[in-house]
Amino acid sequence: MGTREQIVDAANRLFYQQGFEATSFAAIAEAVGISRGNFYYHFKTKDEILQAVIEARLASTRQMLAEWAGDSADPLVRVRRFIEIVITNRGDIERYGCPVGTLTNELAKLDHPARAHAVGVFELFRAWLCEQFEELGADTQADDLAMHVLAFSQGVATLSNAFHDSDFVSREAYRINTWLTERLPSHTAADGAR
Amino acid sequence: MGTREQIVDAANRLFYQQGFEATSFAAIAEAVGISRGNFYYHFKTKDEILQAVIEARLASTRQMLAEWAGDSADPLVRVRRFIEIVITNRGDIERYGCPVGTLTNELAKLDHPARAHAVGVFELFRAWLCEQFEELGADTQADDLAMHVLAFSQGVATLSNAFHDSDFVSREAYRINTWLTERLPSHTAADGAR
DNA sequence: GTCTATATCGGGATAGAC
DNA sequence: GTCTATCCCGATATAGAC
Repeated sequence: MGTREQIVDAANRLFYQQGFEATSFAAIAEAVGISRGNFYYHFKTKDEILQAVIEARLASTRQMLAEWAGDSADPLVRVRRFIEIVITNRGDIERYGCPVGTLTNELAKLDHPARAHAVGVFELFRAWLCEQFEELGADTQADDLAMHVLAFSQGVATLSNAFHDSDFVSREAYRINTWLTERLPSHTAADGAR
Repeated sequence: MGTREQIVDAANRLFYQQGFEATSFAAIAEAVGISRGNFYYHFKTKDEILQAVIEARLASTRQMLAEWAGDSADPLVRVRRFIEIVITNRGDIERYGCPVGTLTNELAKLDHPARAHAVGVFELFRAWLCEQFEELGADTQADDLAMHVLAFSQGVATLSNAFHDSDFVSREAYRINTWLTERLPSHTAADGAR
């Protein structure tokens, strides 16, 4: 892996764990194992590296969503796959929150020009979920349902981060899986919440 | 209003709008109209003023919840009063997010000792909502329902902040009000979602 | 209680040698 | 491409006059 990629990788992680503003160039350089001076050969400003981090997140999200689409032919299973994230990543979420929601909010408070770019990750999830609901036959309200599932993930992430309560996460995941089943009665009970 | 109170008031607002770390002493001093030097007569460190801000938020939250409790004898109406916040404060939420969720997450990322103190505001809402659900007869799962309503508020706040979509907020508020009615069928349809 | 002046530190950013 | 050395600025924090 080239130095530039290592920098983006370390910055990605540190921006998530410490926040964008709280992460210094020195911390990133140290994490990669290069000098601060070398840093500036790859990135001129802090905004440049933020942009690179956001692009990396957009790319990895696109890839993940494409993989999920390939994992199952059933859109309902795919939506459940999304819901699963809050369980799979509960450790990181308890410590740092959702990487998407926390970054977009920080950039909103900073009135940072890259805010809209960061919201793009949300837009990928939203559009992907919307497609799943459209395939499930919820044509007019597909986007509404997509936003509801997204809201679930953000509510769970914020409270899980505040209260450090894994059981709460499980209960909410179970609840929305049930909601999903009731909402789409065209599917059999075998697809129900687990 | 004394100088100290003015400082806490300005810091409270700026911490919300810009974030804790991004807010400098100079900005607070300027907002109040005093010099930076005078500032240190009232607060020795930034952590001291953070503590004062959190205490102010705890106090104002307690007062607000007490007022809500006095507004109606029906616990269901009181819960709906909580849900209304996301509508009433939608302008600020779109710009800055939820003051409670965004601060607790920022302090989590900073690994700041005051994090637990800030979570106290969430605990006030949680306990208050829990009481309402207990009065509604949901004894064993009252806290679960309280957390679900809290999660609603955080999910809506984060996405409203990202997408700047007021209609989404209204739809989600309507949705959880409906959920509330269906969840507690002991009440008449006249209490239903509006 | 409030001010000006100043110390000290860490951050982003640059210059230039290797 | 990577390094050391350095500049500049803004931030926290202190000292001391009024």
